[in-house]
Amino acid sequence: MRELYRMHAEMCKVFSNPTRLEILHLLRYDELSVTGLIEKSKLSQANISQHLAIMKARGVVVSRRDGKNMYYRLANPKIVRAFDIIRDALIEKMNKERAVAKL
Amino acid sequence: MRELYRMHAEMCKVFSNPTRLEILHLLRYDELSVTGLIEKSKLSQANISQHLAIMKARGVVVSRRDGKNMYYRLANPKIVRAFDIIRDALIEKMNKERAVAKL
DNA sequence: TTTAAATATTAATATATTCTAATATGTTAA
DNA sequence: TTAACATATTAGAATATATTAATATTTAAA
Repeated sequence: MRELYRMHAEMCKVFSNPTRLEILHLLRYDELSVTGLIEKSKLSQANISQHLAIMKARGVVVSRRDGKNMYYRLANPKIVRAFDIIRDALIEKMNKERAVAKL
Repeated sequence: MRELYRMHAEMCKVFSNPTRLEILHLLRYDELSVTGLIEKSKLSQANISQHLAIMKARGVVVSRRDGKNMYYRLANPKIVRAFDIIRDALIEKMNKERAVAKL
């Protein structure tokens, strides 16, 4: 049981970094090559590669090679749903805080 | 935009620690006092208090005092949904890995 | 078969997180 | 108003993470 929480936490660590969230968002609808990610994000090549390696090791993305390029995509569409739910909760929280601030 | 990813990541950090996941799971159906959490988890009082403080600061749990006790509960039911989706993705991944191992 | 392009890895530094132990604060009852 | 119970906070050591710069690897084309 505690082992499951450990693994669950390991998986969630992937989502606990803004750079990785940005990459995941870019992969939301379709696969992209590393070059594509560099272009769309303006992050450094090394940094993107490192984050992709982390996400691949955790099984959150998968890759395929096509010639010189490596294409990455989400391993499981549920990732998008979790992403959206947490973002919704965040936005609800901000709206609530804004409403309180107005009192 | 990048600010939103930063806040989203901050919120996800809450879920990236096994102790906090355990606490969240205990709060899944109902509020609990710190003492209740200590009894059900066997974690140290200081550690639970610290994690509760982190989760409260991030708006993931809310608290109310009743006499000497502080009761904590989830701030938003969506948290449970996100928790479950990620756990499902994790279990699917493990099943897939097990299937591959059997080949 | 060398070169260039695409991607991955390594090393090093800076920063963040976690836990434990000790101590402080707040609340009620004697 | 003091004792005791419940919870919170602080400090410090150990570990983990993120970023940048430099270098290595892989692939395809010249």
